[in-house]
Amino acid sequence: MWARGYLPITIWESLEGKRESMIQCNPETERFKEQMRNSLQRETQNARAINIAKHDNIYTAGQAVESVYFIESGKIKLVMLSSAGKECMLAIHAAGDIFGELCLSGLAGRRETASAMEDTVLKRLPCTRFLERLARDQLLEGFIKYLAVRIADQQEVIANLVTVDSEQRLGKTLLQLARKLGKKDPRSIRIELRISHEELASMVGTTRSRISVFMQRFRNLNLIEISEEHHLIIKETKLTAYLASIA
Amino acid sequence: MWARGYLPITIWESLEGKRESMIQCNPETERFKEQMRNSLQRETQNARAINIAKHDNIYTAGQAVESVYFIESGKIKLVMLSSAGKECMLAIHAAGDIFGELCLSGLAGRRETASAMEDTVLKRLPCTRFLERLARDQLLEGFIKYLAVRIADQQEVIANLVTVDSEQRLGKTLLQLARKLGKKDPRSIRIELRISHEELASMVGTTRSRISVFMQRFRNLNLIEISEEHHLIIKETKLTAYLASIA
DNA sequence: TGCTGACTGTTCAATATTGCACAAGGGCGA
DNA sequence: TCGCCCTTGTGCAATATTGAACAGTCAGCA
Repeated sequence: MWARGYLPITIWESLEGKRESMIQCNPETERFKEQMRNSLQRETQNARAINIAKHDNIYTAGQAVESVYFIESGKIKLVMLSSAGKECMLAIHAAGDIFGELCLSGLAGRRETASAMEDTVLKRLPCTRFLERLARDQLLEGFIKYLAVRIADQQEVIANLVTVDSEQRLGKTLLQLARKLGKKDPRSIRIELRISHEELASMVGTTRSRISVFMQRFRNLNLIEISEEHHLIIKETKLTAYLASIA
Repeated sequence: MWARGYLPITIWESLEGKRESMIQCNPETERFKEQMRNSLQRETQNARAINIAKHDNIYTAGQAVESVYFIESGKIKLVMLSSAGKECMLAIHAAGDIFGELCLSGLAGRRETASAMEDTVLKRLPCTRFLERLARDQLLEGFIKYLAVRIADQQEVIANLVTVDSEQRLGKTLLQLARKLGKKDPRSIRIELRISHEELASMVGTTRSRISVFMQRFRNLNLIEISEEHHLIIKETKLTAYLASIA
């Protein structure tokens, strides 16, 4: 497909960083994501990069839908608001991910708000061009597989919200985040991005005070740790074992 | 694409029934689903139909994954089990729907169990053949759109589980079910399929006793009704207005 | 036709969760 | 550097949810 040399070196750096940081994932999906990254980089290499400052929004719920975004560097969170104003954090995306792909659904407007958790560099791509590019590069089937994995993951999240208690859900959420965002650490997996208890609460579906108590408990049980740099260390095997034991 | 006369009359009847029963839906998605139905019927017209008796399983969690199923008639529910044995009902599928499509994800085994809520007739299609057929009929992009809608819907379910209380969730679930399964009724929308409170509880994420109380409340407020044939009548506008009022 | 098992409506005590409150602590910008 | 604001840890009373019980209904089946 595309030789490595074709891509701007800055991009390759971030992708290398991304690959190194992947702890555990469906290898087939990872392969597709890499192909997709290459394909999109080809498509957007002449496009202007978009710089988003920490805390700024990329789009908000209700806005008209037109584009898919590709993250060159930074972290983006997707948040949905209930009519009463309560927040639900759906996902955190990092360098090499795409988001906003639900514009492909043909639905009228964005349902969620995307905002930057740190300074972020994006490329934007109208969704028709996105699809054309995938089609040209023979990636439609790979993209279908990618979406199917997304649906399976969401199904699991739904089942967890319905069937298990909040301590268990917090544990599983931490494991997910570790696998998605974490880097290898001598102590297990390290998450450098700071995620507040409030944000965790809005992913797990409970209150901040409750998250605070559980995190404290996990820390006492030595399932997680806060490094001096304030990075969150998740001890994957221990935490997994603990969750199984209280199930 | 395919002229109407090509398809076996029995299938056309069920599809007509299906179309008549669609109360509200994304028209584009419906168009794609119809194209997909035609395409799959062509692919499976020589395949043996599979008869499933009420309450029997089509597949169970953990089984190896190979096929997509297409429903010719009947109703199928997808249920996920927690490690503690608690159930979560993910979806109910009816004539003209496909399910089991997560085998496209390439993941190892089924995550959920599919079982028949009434006697059901299915066609089975290995997932590679399914994809080949979609590709041949130029439906890959349509299928991507279909999956994107699914993801958007699941996102909404997740956000509801996280941000709103169980009465509200029950109301929204009833509306969803009505739109998916309901038929027009002078009183609004009629659901003929009997869904137990236990099943509703496992969709909404609460207990049976609670569902019972809320259903009673909805009935007293005249937002729903049970016909003499024991069909559930959902008064869409009234229920929607009520949910907005307690939000 | 009558039995039987599954479903519904309802109650209630035990338990879990929420939504405050307040006191530190730490990071970031002026 | 200082101060402010966001974040965290913790406690607690008010509230919501669970889970089990039990009686009454209903549908399907022998």
